[in-house]
Amino acid sequence: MAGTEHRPISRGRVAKREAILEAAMRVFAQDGYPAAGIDRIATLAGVSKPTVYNHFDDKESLFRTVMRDGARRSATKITSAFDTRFGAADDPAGRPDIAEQLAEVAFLVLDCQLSDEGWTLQRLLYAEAARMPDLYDEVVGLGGVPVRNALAGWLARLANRGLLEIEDPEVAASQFMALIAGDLPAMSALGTRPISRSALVAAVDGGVRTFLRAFAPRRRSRAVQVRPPATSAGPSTVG
Amino acid sequence: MAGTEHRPISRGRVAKREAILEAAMRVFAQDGYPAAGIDRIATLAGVSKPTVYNHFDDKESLFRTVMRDGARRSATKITSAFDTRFGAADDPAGRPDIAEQLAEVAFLVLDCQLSDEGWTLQRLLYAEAARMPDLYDEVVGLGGVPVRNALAGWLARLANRGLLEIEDPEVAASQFMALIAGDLPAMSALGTRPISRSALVAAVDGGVRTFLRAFAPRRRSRAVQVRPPATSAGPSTVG
DNA sequence: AGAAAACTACACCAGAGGGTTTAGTTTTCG
DNA sequence: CGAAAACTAAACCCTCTGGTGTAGTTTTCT
Repeated sequence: MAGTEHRPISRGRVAKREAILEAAMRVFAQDGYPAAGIDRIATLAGVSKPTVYNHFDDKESLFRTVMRDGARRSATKITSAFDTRFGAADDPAGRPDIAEQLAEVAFLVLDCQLSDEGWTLQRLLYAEAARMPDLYDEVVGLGGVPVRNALAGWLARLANRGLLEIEDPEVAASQFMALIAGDLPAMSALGTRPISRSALVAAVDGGVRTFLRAFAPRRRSRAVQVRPPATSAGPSTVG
Repeated sequence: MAGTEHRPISRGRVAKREAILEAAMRVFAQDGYPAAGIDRIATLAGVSKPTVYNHFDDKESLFRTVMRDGARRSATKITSAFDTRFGAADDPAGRPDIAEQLAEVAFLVLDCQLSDEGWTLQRLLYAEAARMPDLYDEVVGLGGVPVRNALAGWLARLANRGLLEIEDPEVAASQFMALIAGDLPAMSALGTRPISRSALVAAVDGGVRTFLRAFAPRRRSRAVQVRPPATSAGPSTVG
């Protein structure tokens, strides 16, 4: 019925496929899955409608591919950035301040999660989760799980160095993400309106502060000051 | 253009209106706003299609009413339960254990937020937020804000009694809700599959524990043990 | 009782959207 | 070059759906 590649030989025209996928992402983002029209997708992609059906079995297959690709792209984007900055070779003890590192990680995660594509994926996933439960599982497995695992591993290393007091790194990772996200979804109206950089900084600051109050070693807790890393360019929803 | 009551005199037939709204909620929940059909809503409500249009201007007006009513109902349900249990007349210092109180509040909030109606509202809101930003604001103002305010007020009272160390009750309330919700949305696939009661208890337990580690007074922190209150009947997604 | 309002069943319209077909053109590759 | 594959434009089919009109029936209020 539906293999990932239903055309046995797909030579040459990869560019069209990419164009279709990108246009589909945009139209789905704007109109939602049910209201999105193949005609509009085809037009936006600069392609005729039958060509769309030449690349994808049907509308749902196209949608699933868009979601899968997006989740994969988001996850690799964030995990790779995470690895180059806080990879296993990195020694957390050599860093100046834990709060600063946590804040940097927070901005790393949020810059991806709060990007246009991240929001779009979340909204579409929410909208269709009830009708496509398997797609939900797939996207979470591709997008959410790897990120949390990377974060949990890093937190565990911090804990091993005695820089944090963490019992269950998985739980701590979830809670860290929950804390730094906080009210941002509500404030940005699920990504449909821009959020000020200062609000973002405040959210991260508050989340990191609370996280440290909970997980810092019990001795003296020094004051926490957070500032956004200059390296991370803000996504378009974060002006 | 569109008043809340476009029929100047609406006598008598309130039952039909209720039936339509309830049927609409169900059909919207199942099919999503764009794919839902007025015909199906009318049939499910035991009403003819023109009657639907006699009560509501158009499909979007019906949808907005459904969302507004749902948000209001959810909010009053939770705030009233909260007030009767932890109202301003209540003296938090007279209670046995703060962890237990926090857990009780957590179950109160989650039982509402994770109910079928709560999930439905969230999914529909997510799905249409991009197309109806004003509806988003309205629903958040009706549903989310009052709950957070009630929670923040209660936390502030706890802090005044010296039972918690909280700088900003609003932030603490947000973080509390974020912590106790945690992975539950992902685990229940946004409410589309049941969640075990033990998982719910574990989530609340972890959230409350971390919250207390962050906000309990700095002196000795006694061990935290959480158990669900027997009074709160689990919603259907929480078996 | 009687009038007004609400409701019902049913037919109807117009538009849109998924998906296919046809016939002809361009690209690719051996 | 020449054939296979991919692409295009356009028309087409079919179903669904939002929304309306008509004509007759029930409810409700005075």
